[in-house]
Formats: sequence, C-alpha cells, structure tokens
Amino acid sequence: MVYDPHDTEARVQEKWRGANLFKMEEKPGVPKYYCLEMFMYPSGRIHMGHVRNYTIGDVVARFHRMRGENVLHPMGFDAFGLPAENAAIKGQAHPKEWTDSNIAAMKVQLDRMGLMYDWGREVRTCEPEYYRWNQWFFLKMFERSLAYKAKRRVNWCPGCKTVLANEQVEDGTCWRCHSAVELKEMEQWFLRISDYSNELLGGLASLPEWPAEVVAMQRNWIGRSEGAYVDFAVDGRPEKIKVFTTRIDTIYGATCVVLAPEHPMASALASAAQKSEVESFKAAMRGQSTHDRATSKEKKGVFTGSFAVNPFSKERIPVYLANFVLMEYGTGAIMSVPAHDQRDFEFARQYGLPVRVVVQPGGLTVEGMKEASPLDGLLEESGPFTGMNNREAMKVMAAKAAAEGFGEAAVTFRLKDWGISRQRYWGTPIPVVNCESCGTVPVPEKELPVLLPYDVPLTGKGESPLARVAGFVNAKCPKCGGPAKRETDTMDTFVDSSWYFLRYTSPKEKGRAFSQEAASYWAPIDFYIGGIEHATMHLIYFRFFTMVLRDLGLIPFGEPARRLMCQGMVIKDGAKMSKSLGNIVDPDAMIERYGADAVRLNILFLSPPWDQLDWKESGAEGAARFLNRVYDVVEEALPYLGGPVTPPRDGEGLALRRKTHQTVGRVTAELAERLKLNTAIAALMELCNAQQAFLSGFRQTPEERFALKESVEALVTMLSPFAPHLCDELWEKLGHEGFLVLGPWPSFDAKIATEDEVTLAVQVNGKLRGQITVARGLSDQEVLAAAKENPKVKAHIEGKAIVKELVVKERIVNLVVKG
RNA sequence: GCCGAAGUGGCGGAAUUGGCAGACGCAGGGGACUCAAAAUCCCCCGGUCGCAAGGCCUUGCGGGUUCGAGUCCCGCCUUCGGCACCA
Repeated sequence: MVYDPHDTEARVQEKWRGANLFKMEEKPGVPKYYCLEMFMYPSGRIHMGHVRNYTIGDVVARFHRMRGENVLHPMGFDAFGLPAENAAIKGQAHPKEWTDSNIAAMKVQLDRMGLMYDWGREVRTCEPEYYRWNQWFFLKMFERSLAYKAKRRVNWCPGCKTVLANEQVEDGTCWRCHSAVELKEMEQWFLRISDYSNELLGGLASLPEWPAEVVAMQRNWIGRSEGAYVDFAVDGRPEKIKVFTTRIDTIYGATCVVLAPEHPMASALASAAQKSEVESFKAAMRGQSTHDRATSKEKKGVFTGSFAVNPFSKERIPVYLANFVLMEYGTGAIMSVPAHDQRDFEFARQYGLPVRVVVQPGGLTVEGMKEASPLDGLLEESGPFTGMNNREAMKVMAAKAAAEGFGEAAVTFRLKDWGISRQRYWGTPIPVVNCESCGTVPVPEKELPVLLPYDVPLTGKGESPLARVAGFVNAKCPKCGGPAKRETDTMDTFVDSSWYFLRYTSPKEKGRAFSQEAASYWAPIDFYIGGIEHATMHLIYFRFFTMVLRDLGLIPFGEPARRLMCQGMVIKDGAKMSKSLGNIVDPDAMIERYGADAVRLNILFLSPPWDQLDWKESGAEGAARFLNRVYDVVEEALPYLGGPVTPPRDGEGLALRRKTHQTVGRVTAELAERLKLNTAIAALMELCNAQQAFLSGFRQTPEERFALKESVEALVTMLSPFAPHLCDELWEKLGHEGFLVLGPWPSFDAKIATEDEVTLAVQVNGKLRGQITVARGLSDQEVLAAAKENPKVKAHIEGKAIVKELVVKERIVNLVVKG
C-alpha cells in the first residue's frame, strides 16, 4: 500500500483549521514556552532557508505543546523596507499592495508546510497600529537623550539612495545591494546604543545558550579597549590635543602627534607656511571612505607646522594629520610611537621621524628594526619610570596623568551610535517637526501615529520621497503653533524588528505597545531561531532595545532571548542557492513531489540544524520512503491490535518494549535539550525498523500485542512534530480521536529501557579482542572472570602476565598484559 | 593580523562528552518477487593481506598524556565565517 501525502495533507490541514487547533489557549499552572523564528520579509516567495528555519521552530514548538506547556509560536511580517518601494518605482504596485499580496501568498505557502502558527497573533510592521509604537519609543528615547540629531559623516548607499548604519556596511559595500558605500556629511537621527556598550558586552556572559560565534562576533563588534586619555599641550597656543592610547607606557617614545584629517582642530593648527598643504590634504581625504583608506594601507600625512608638548617628558614633537587616524574612533587623535606600533613605525619611516625604543623586551635595537615591537618588557629612556615593568607602568602613568590633571584611564568602544534616518518612503515616519522659531520639536504623544501618507510620488531619485508631499511636510509647531516642517526621513526597519517579539505577546493591545503583564509572562523568548547574518545587526539592536525598554520600566528583564540557534545555510551542489546559478530549489515544487511531511523530515534529517546543509533530492525520496514504511507498519499492525494485552516479561516482546522506551528517552532528550534533530529522526527510523522486524515474527500473544501497540503508538506520537499530517492520520487509523499536538508525549520508563544483560567489549592492551554478554550488576571480579573465559581473549592472554585489569561498568574491560 | 567554527567511508552524517569508530540515511553491488518494470523485501558495502579463521591500518598532519584518544594537551596544515590602519 502506498501512502499518498497530498490527499492526507490537504484533509488533515482542513481538520486543523476546522478545530482552530493552532490558536494558543493559556492554561493555568503549567510552564510557558516562547518559541520564535525571526519573522519574514514579505518578498513574495518562501525559499529553502525559510523552510529550514520554520521547520526547526515548528518541531520544537509542537513538542513543547505535546508536553502540555503553554506555547507561544507566532509569525509575522517585517513589512517595511526597500524592495516594496523599488517594486513601486518599477511601476509594479503601490508598496502597500505589493506587501499585502506577497504576505497573502506567503501565508498560503507556510500553511502548506503544516506550520503551527497562531495567525490570530500575526504582526505586520507597516500597520499604523504597529509603527506608532516605533514613534512612541523614539519619543521616549528623545526625552532621555537616547535619540539625537547630529551632523555626521555617514554611509551613503548610492544604489539604495539612503544612509546606512555601520552595521549595514559589509566590506565597504551596502549589505542589501552591494554598491560601494560613499561618505556624506548629513544631518541624521541617531540612537545612543553606545551608552549601552558596557552592558551589551557584559550581558553576553549571561547568554550561555547563544552560539559561541554570535557571542564572539558581538564582542568583536562592540570592541572594548582599555587605555587612557592624555592631553598634549600645543606649543604657543591655548588649546590642547586629547589623544587616546592603549599604551601610555610607551609615551616617552612618542615622536609626533597625529590627528585625523577631519579633526576639528586640524585647520587651526596649520601654520601660515603649512596652510595650503594642510587644506589640500584635507580636501584629498574628504572624498575617501574609511574603507578606501584602510584598503590602500599606504600611510599618507602632512605636517601642520604646530608642535605638541609631551606632558611626561616635556619634549616638543610635531603635529601631523594622517589618513590612518580615524575621527570615528577614540578622540580622533593619537600619539605616534614608531618603535612599538606598526602603523606609527610605517608612518615614521615614510616621513623620516625618529624611532625610539622605550620598552625593552630584550635585545631590541633601533638599528635594523624591520617592524614595531608590541612586546612587554622593562621601560628604558622613560625618565623616572625607567626600569619599571611596562604593565605596571601603564597603571602608574595613568594615575599620574589623572593626579596632575592632564589625562585619565579610560575605556573606549568601537561600537558607534545607530544611525536610523533613511531617505526612503516605505518606513516609519520619524515623529519630529522642525519649527522656524523653536527648532527641533518632538510630536506630542497624543498626536501619534504620524501616519505615513499613501499617495507619494516615488522616483528613486534620491531625496526623501516624503519631502515632496506638501500635505505631509507642512505642519504646525506643537510648541508655538507657528509654521513648521515635518521630518521627512523614515526609520531604519531594524527599529521595527527590535521589539516585535514583545508585540506578539499582546498583538491587539490598544493604548500601549504591548501589555506589560503579557510581556512579562511570555518574554524573554525561550528559543529564538534565525540566520547568523543578523549577528551584528538585528541581534544587537534588539538586545539594545530590550535594555532601553527595561530602563523605561516596561519589562523586568534586559536580555530578549535565552537560547538562540542560528540555522545553517541551505545550499545546493556545494553552492549557495541563487537565481544567477540557477540552482534554486522551490519549496512548493518539493512539496508537490514528496509532500510537506517529507520535505520537513528531509531538511531536518540531512544535518544538524546549525550546520550548512546541502539539499539533496535523493534525501527527500528517502524521507518519503521512511514515511511510507511507517504507514505500512501501522497498516500491518492494525489487525493485531484488537485483542487482550499483557505486559511482556521476557522474549521479543520485552526486547521491543526496551527499544521503544530507549527511543522515547533519546528523542525526548534531543527535543528538550540538545536539538540535534537529525539524530532524533535516526532514532525513530531505528524504532520503525525494529517494529518491522518484530512484525515479521509476530506471534499474536497478549504480551507481544502489548509491546506492538505501545511501540507503534509511541512511534506515531513522537514522529508527529516532524511529520504532523501523516501522524494525525495514522492516529485516527489507530482508533484515537483528537490531535497529537494536544499530547500527551509518551512517558519514559527508565526501568524498561534498561537491559538486564549488558554486552561489554574486552580489550587486551587496548585492542578490541572479544565481547562478553553478562548479567547487569555483576561485580568487577565476576566480569573479569567472564572476560578471561572468552576464547578469543584467552588466545591473547595465554602465557602472559596480566599487569593491570580495568573494568568500566557496562562498557568495557581492558586487560594489560606483558611478555 | 585578531577572533570564532570545523576537518571522520563514494556522499550527508553518528559516536551517551575519555570506553567496541562509521548509528541512521543516500548512492552502489548482489539476490527474491514479477512475463517485464516500478514499488517492496533480504544480503553485502572504510582500506589492506588472507581460501578462511583472523591479522594489520584507518577520524587533516606530527608529537604527548592515558590501560584506552575522533574526543584532552602541545606544535603544524587546510577550509569556512566574522572583524580589521580601532591607536
């Protein structure tokens, strides 16, 4: 009998719908479980990456529900963003219609997969009821100076015609369209994520169930470094140059001070003689992005004509501007110590500046020096500090600087504030007006939402589209009532995704972003699944938002997700699936061919969820074959299940019971803890194989009937999170009513799972020589005696002296012999 | 350069965290059923020597610890990912 998945899947899905099975009903007195997959961008079609991501979540969510827990497993849409707008520019449809119709199409696809989503909780970020709360959070942050406007050099993507956050620049290109990013001086809104650098970094230690690589990437990205600020006086001028250094111990070796070309003091420090050179250098640097400068590596600079005074040695050293000093990091100024910093070394060689060794690791001389020495050692030529260990000197010298008022120990971070202004239409309007007399004025809360107008000319030409909508732009100043103009930039869509997980807990809530009661019941997320590409974007932003929301008193926790899993990429024939390579696998076509259950099973069976996965069609055939075998086993067993049953105490019946309970133990452990879903499926396959073998020798006794019934029902139940359609169908065949997802999960009996005989391997000198099967619970002496009796072992120990005897309970015996 | 992950049969991958390497599946070979095919079922399937019993080798490479190492330690090689003129 061949099982037809299409017929079954359609019928079973209809029953689920009829029973409103996926609506979450909270029961009192049971644990909660919030299982969340990163919501989707409504591009129009789901791909294999979605299939994998959502199947993992679905299996885990179903499992927890079967165990009787309150499970929140929602899905929604990250519905603002560029593709919708670009489609409109191409004249396809209004972004709103484009988005809505894509969502409708994708929901059909998701339902076909059999995914257990409570659509009653769906969230769409482009709805005013959602984005008004983006605006509200913005106002709250504005009140606390966590949102501010500043003129900065920002990343401009000429392809997307908008500004990008630092996190959205990859290798000097736009994360979305990969155009080379340019630097532009623009007035922008920023969120002060840097205020949370310390907590974002420290909090990582409280996330043991996050993947090590994500934690490492975030740590790297936040980039803490310990050092000191030191003020250098400028000879003959009142102002001081503040530098940041991690090597204050090398300060006696500083032979110049170098400023970034954009440093605010750069022009002022130019002497009359150097003025034109300084200005032309600044002009040359202006067009170059940090990325361009970094990749050229060549050190370029110009002397300003001014001199700085080393506050320790009082030495007078020249002040330069150079391309390798970044305005964005530290203070935008450094002290240059050529002997102990490679960049400074190269710069010194280029411009003929002196090189002086001040930390002696042993045998280091300036003559013949090919590169800087970063090593530790004892200070030399360092005034009163000479002879001191350099690590010690760092502390002492920073303390001296602080005591004398020309510096202090300091920690700096690489993490910069989050620029959220986007010069595009399809996003959340920033709730601010610019009044001629009052300046920047936030829109009062009661006027929210600032609605995104529907009719907006979209040309893709570059400035904010909203600026062309007079009805939107012209507003009254909330403060003075005078004429004002609205902010026409919209927010980065990563703002939307920074708190959506909280909205799911009370998606219909009015008057607040979310119900605080619901949020503190459900959140933090127990299990969060998504792609690793968000490691330093979404996954850092939503941690930041969670901390801010906690500080606003809205939630009682600061970390949004307890456990994170990043599913591996789905590739085909060793290459990433892409349209240009023509190796896209269409989920719909796969479901058409093998059924949703087989597709789900295959994508989970092929490798552990977090590993890269090479989609193999033959695997889907294998999965379908297995489901067929399960179907056959049930069909074959069915006629035998009616008669009287008695628990078996020995023989094949007991052996099958053992296998059944061992499988329950293994599968439960995988689903509850380890989540190596491929091995859970392997265990189920083994159980099915055992049942097949059992049936071929089935003797129709009440004992064997008991074992068979128990085993088959356990298999169908445990397979149901993976292949929910087939299993619900089989459950009905087996004479049961209702749905497997409502539980219960099979109970595990350790006593039955444990064999009363154990097979041990016997080694002689660490080499496997034989096996013995003995009763459980024998003493080591008895086990050793049995081992020595084994004929194969005997042959290897005969005539030799046994030097050592080892027994590892229920595993192995090792006899060490000599001679 | 720094940080992280990984390297196991023809392939995807297992291995209870130091205890029988290769579970489970895919591909392949042989057989049964069939007029035939599909489907299904049974057997074989890391390498090597051997008729066989069995021996030897084998988890990227080289050392080490241990009765015992895919797993731990030291030193390399390779691949992938992230960051990178960050002072």
